[in-house]
Amino acid sequence: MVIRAYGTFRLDAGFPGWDGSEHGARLLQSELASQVQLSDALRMPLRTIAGFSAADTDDGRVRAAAVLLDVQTLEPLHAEVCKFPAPLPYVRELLGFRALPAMLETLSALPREPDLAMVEGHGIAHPRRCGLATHFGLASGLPTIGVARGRLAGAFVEPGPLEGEASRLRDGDQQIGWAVRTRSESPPIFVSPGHRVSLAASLEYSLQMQCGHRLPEPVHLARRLATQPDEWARPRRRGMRDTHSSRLV
DNA sequence: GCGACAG
DNA sequence: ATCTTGTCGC
Repeated sequence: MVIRAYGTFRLDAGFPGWDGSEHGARLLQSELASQVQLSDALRMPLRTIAGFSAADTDDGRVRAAAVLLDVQTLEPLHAEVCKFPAPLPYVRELLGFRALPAMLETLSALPREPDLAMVEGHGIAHPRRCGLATHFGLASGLPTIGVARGRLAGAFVEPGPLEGEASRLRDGDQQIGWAVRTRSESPPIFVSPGHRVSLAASLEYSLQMQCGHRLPEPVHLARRLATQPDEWARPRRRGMRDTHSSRLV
């Protein structure tokens, strides 16, 4: 696959500049965070968006899923699932190192690059501003938004009770994302820029992709595919091309 | 006992 | 990530 940023990152070579240790991972995150772009680099009009999610497999690897959707209709156009060995056990704040390789495999397997990527996990709403979605954005070069179900960094006041209400997620005097009420009866989700997307746009696109679930539709579908690949195999949506990757599964 | 917990 | 009971609403 084409790696446009992240130095000379290659899947077969691992993370450049990482010695494999947890401490080294934290150092690299701080370095990567300085490369994040918080201005919008979206090609308008937006035609496609892809959701990405990762889960553990029973054999200790990581299973990632990607779902490509039409931005206008939110209909899924294509889906991919890949498995990849985990470079690290799960460590809080270091999820990017564990899940990124599998996720990049699903991206490279898509028939075309999406105009925007939405990753389940935090973007800059991370202690060192380098969550999974930021790793993904820097590695792929794609405009990327992070969407997470739980808070990792920052503080927020509870957003209003109605769908679409949001409040700032802030760390000290800096805003690092949003707490967003996507369903009136559910706790808020946490949205932040991954790379090449502004704070404002990250919120706007998350709300635009809402489809009745707590998570925006691209991430909702990717999560379902990553955590319950068997369920997905059963028919549920028309117009869906079943194109599971077999190369690495 | 209670809060916190990215995937 | 995953396991777990019961409940409510469409």
